[in-house]
Order: sequence, then C-alpha cells, then structure tokens
Amino acid sequence: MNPIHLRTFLAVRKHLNYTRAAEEVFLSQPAVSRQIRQLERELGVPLFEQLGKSLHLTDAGRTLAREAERALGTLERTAEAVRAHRTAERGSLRVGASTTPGFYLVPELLGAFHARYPEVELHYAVENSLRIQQRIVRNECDLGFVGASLSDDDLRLEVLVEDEIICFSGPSHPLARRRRIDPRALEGEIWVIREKGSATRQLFESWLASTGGRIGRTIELGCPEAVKALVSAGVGFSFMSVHGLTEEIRRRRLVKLPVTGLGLKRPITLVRHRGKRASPVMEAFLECVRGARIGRGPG
Amino acid sequence: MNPIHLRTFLAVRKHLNYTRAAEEVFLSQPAVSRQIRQLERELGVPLFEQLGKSLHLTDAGRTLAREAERALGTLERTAEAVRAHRTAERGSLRVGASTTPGFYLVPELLGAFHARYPEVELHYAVENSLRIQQRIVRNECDLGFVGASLSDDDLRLEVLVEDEIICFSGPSHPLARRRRIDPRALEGEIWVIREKGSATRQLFESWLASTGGRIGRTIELGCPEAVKALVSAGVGFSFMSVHGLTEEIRRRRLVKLPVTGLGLKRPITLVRHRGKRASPVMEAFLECVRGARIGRGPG
DNA sequence: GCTCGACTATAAGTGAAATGAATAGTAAGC
DNA sequence: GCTTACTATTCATTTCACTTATAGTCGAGC
Repeated sequence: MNPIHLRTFLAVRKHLNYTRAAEEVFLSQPAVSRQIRQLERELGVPLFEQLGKSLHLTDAGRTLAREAERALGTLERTAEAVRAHRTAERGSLRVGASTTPGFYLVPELLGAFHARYPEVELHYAVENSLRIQQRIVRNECDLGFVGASLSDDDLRLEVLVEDEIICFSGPSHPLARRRRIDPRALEGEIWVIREKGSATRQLFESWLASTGGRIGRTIELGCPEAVKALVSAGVGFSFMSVHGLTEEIRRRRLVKLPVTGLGLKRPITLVRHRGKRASPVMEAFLECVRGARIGRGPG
Repeated sequence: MNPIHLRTFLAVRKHLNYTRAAEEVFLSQPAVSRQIRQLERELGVPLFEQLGKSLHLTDAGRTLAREAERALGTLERTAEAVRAHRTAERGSLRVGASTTPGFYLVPELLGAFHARYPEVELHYAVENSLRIQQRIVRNECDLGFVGASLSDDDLRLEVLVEDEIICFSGPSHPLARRRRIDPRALEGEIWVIREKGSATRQLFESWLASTGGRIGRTIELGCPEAVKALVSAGVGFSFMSVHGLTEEIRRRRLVKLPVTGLGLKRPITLVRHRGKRASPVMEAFLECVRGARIGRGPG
C-alpha cells in the first residue's frame, strides 16, 4: 500500500469512474483497475461496488477514503519537514564548549545566531575540553569551542581568538595598588580558584611551577562567576581568561594585577570533525562566528 | 518516498550499518545503499554521514527518523482500520425506513443489533416509501424497510411481516362500545389522521372510497405518536398499522374498532439493491432481522 | 429485442526499475 | 603496508507495472 496506490484510489473515489480517474493520475485505465484490485487484495475487503452502471464506495472504501487523505498528508508533511533542512532556516545545531569560551564567547554567538535563525533548535553543552573533544569525535556535537590545544587526526581546528590568562583582584585589595608583583609574592595571599579539572587552572599551575612558585591557601569554587564575585568583594585574588573580565575591569570592580613574567596565552579554537560536511544550519552558524570574530583570522 | 524506503531507512538508522540493515529487511547491501541514495536525492538532503569508520544520522536524518515512524504508524493504522471491515464488528450500516416500520419495527432491530455490535456506526433515515426507494437505488442506504409494495428491477424485496391497518379509538369513545361498525357510520366522527403523504392514509382512503365512504371532519397530525395520544384522550378515532398499537391495546388505552369489511393488509418489506453484495456488517444485521422476525417467512 | 455506447476486466507484449552478484574503492587498525 | 570491515559501483537479470488491444458487461434507446 504505497502513496501511488492511495492517490489512484482517491482519484477513483473522486470521479467514481476508472477511466476518468486514469486521466487524472496520468495512467491507463487498466493500470488503475489493477491498482485498485491490488489494494483490495492487500486489505482483504472490496473498496468499490458496481450497482447497475454506477460505481460506489463500499463501507470499507469510505473508511479508506477518510484515512488515506490523512495518511498522505502525514507523508507529505514528513517529506517537507526533511526538505526544510536544505536551508538554514530550520534544523538543529549541537554546540559544545569548554568553560572559558562556554561562558564568555559562545553565549553571544548563540544569541546572535538565534536572533537571525529563530526556528533552529539549539543544543548547548558546556563541559571540560576533553569531553568536548570526545563529543566532536563521536559526532554528538556539530562543533565545539575549546581553550586547550587539542591534537587529533579526526579534528579540524580553527583558531578564533587569542585568549590571555591574567591575574586579578578586587579594587580594595592591597595587591591592587602594586606596580609590579613578583609571582612569589602571591603565595602568601588567598587563592580563589577553579576546580582541578579546569584547563585554565592547569595552564596557570604549570606556568607557576616553571617560575618556582607554589599555590598558597585556596578557596575552590566551581563556577567562574562565583570566583569573580568573591574576588570583587575583596577576598583574595584569582586568575582567569581576560575575556571573562573585560566588563568588570572596565567598571573598576576588578583590577588586573601586573604579575611579572605572566604572559599566559592560548588560542580559543573552533573544533569540528574533519570528515563532517557542514549542513546549511552549520554553515550559517560558522558565518555568524566569523562575522562576530574579534581577534585575528584563522590559524 | 514509499513505505519500503522508509522501513529500509529506519533499519539503517537502527544499525548504523548498511550491511546489517540489509539483513534485517531481507535485501542485499547494494539495494539498501541505493534506496537511501534515492531517498536523499528525492529529499534533497543527506540523511547519513560517514565520519571515520562509523555512520551517523545527519540533522535531516534525525528529522526523518522521527517523522518516518509516525508516518508509517499512520499508514499502518489506516490499513488496519480498513481491514477491520472484514468482520462485522466494525463498520457502518445505513438503514432507511418508511414511517410505519420506521417507528414500530426498525428501532427494536437497531437496538438489538447495536447491543450485539456496539462498534458499528448506525445511520438511520425515516422518510416516505418513495424516498427510501430512491435511497436504496442510489446506494445512499444499505437497506430499507417499507410498507408499500414497490416494484423496481434494481430492487430485491423480502417480505418480513404482514401489516394490518385497523381502526381504533380511545376506550371512553362511544364507538368503542359498538359490536359492529359500518364504514359509513364513521363519517360523522372526528378523524384524527396523518398527513397526505402517508402511505397508510393513502391505503385507507382508497379502501374507504371503494366502500363509498368519505372522510369527515379531520384533525391532521404529522407524528403517529401524537395521533395515538390524542385518540387515547378520547378525541375522535383513527386508523394505523396494528404494529404500532399492540402495547396500547393490551393496556386498554386504545380499543380496536370492529369496522365491517376492513381487512387492510400489506407486507412490511425489506428492500435491498439487487446488485449489492452484503458486507459483513450488513450480513450480521440481516441475521439479526431474521432472528427477530415475528411473522411469516420470506415472500 | 437488438444494437450501440460507456465502461471495466483480461491478456499479451514492452519497458523501466529494482535487485543481486561480483568487484572496486575507502578508511581504520594492527 | 597489509588486512579487515564496510560502502559504492557495475552489469546482467528478473520482476513488476505499464500500455495496447480486445473481450465482456450492463444500460439505454430505437
């Protein structure tokens, strides 16, 4: 029972005449005759009955007529729903990001994209860089934004901006008045820092180790916003991507600390699966990303 | 895009492996490959993408997967709805009847039938005999019950019971005490009768004319129940099918009048289209009719 | 009552399309 | 770099549906 049969059936129902139905569906009369017989055989009931010269629907035929239109409609809508994916207007996009870009870069991009393509369904996962990498490789995400330097033959990387990790404190903190700060001078202070899995923390720690420094007393927080709030209130100091701090530094709620030798830079990278062909939605999002890009060109 | 393609697509989606999908749908792997490509060409979007060694659904593919199951379900339910007509449990029945059987015979039959086959949708039209005949010929009704003797080559008739038209009055009426009533004696009374189009009235009038009698003062009512109520209350007398009066006569609310020479009989006839094949529902209803039949066998 | 007209069913031949077997191509993993 | 697992391609074959031609059926009209 395929759509062709149903359409033929509906044509016969409309004209109650095989010959004219055949004209409508551009077939010969025997072809129509055959299709109807085939339907009747498959369904096990007569669909039409001939009374005298005129053709009538049977009870079963009336049921089929009613349902067939619905079924064909469902099928047509299905096809249309899929065809809609030919443009970027509809579809879905699965974005992943690690914490730094996930908090301070991607939300804006998604916002801009959503404003332009409101019908596109967005999925957004913020996890650590390794998990994002996994998601890309497993095709659980269409694209990812990470702060770490990944290397995988399956991945296609594109540097978006340089990210810099800086030290900062609240404006009232004693450190905020210093013109130069030796890394060793930080040891005595209270460190407000992210959890161990943070790539930012790892990066900072390995730099600190290279200067011979150590982390002192710590307050560990999971959320970067909480870190900022605490430091802004005058409790200790912290380090973080400069992209997460521009607003607060501009408003003098946080102050960048001039730690000597601290030039911790890392690229924020757009990650895709190498073999993946961009869908129209993905293409549109990439364009959005490039349009909004602040820093330098592709790496 | 026919169901076969969709089922193949769903198999591929399930296994994410053309070869295993082919086994599931009992096809060769190239056949599956081809069907998917065909679907993709028709819909204008890729449904799968190969990343490394593993196969993934695309965004469009996910949409199709979601919708295809619904579409196939709709189609399957459609087929099932039609197949249900193979038994008498489901379907519909269109019954027509003229006034006399329509009020006093068919309702019981429909009631009994409905009790046995509650899922069958019943359509019931009560109109005059000619209109019922038309409905049968035009196949607007599956069967009809009429009190008139029809003759049409297209019709297949079956006498169910003999109907007798009798005169009656209320128990308090002076006529009710008489042992014999000459038709002429009725002329002076008040006639409570049905409208002109009534076959019962026509039959009675032509008999009355043959005895030389005439109708006197009349009160015309459209509904036979209203006629009975009025006569029962003592207003005049009337004539009607005996089948509509048994209950009232038994309870002595109405009295049969012994009019000399009045032996007006006519068959209540089951009418069908000659060429019509009985559906299971119709067959079941006919059985119901025969089981409930009071009078003699088929004519 | 017979023929004509309109329509559907049947039969035979044709052509398109889907299938399967064999094979080439591709990517991954050891 | 070879093997393995899988998909794409090619080609011969079969199947299936279609068309043309024709027979059958039912009503209508003279």
